[in-house]
Amino acid sequence: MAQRISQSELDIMNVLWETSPLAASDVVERLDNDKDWSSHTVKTLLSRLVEKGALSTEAEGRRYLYTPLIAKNTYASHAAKRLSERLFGGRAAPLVAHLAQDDGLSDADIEELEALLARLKK
Amino acid sequence: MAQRISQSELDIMNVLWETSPLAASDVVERLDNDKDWSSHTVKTLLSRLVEKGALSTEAEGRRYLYTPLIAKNTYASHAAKRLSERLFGGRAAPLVAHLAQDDGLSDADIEELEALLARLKK
DNA sequence: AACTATCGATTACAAGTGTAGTTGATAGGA
DNA sequence: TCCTATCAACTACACTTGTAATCGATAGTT
Repeated sequence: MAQRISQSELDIMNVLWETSPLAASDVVERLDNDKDWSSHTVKTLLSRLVEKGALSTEAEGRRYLYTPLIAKNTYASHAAKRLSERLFGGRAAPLVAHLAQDDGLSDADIEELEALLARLKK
Repeated sequence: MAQRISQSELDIMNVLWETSPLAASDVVERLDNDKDWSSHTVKTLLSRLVEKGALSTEAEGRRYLYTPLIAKNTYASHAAKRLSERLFGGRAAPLVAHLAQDDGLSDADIEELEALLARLKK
């Protein structure tokens, strides 16, 4: 499934999961709000992600357009599973409990989850 | 809250979260099943955790006994929150959904979570 | 008293990560 | 046609992480 994606790299992936394909400069722009990276930094991260097989490139003129090769859902599932494995031997329930308690689920969230659980029970 | 705890360091923390205080050699023993680390490695990790403020030491003769300074629950909450922030802007529901779907909750888990959700709804 | 096993402390070193700068090519504007 | 802005490629460098080895002190054994 390709190698590990680091914290900073994940910020890049998030931009591309939202919109893609994008050129490096577009990614820089969309990050600008919160992150204060130089364009060099962003390009380095993009290259590393390509090396890792997390992004594909497509030439457009003399620049590249980047597209995620792994879906956000896939990544999220792996990450969630890894965390639950490392902390609770793979059992999801305790982690869910933590999330539910600490992150203040909205009523809508709660109902959505209840529906999900009902479906799983079958 | 002290600095980041790395993957390998977390393995050490898990041992001490289960039983503590323990001397370095005890930790090595309890890890032996799965991990194949030299005692040097374990000691390095213990030292780093002490530096990071994640463990406290108490001298017993000429060795140290190690005790976690952060509770597993605290760590789990932070880690879960960080993950949901990085992936879903802090919303817990999507991550819970991933966990619930992929990790195959048992019927008992599901009922426990339903009870938790019912409590949260109030 | 001498020897050995063990402890913590110190040092090692390659790979990964965060954060860039420099270089050489080139497209587009003056 | 020449200059400048911009692109990808390459290089940099300190810090963290994984995985140890060595060193000096000492408790326990002979």
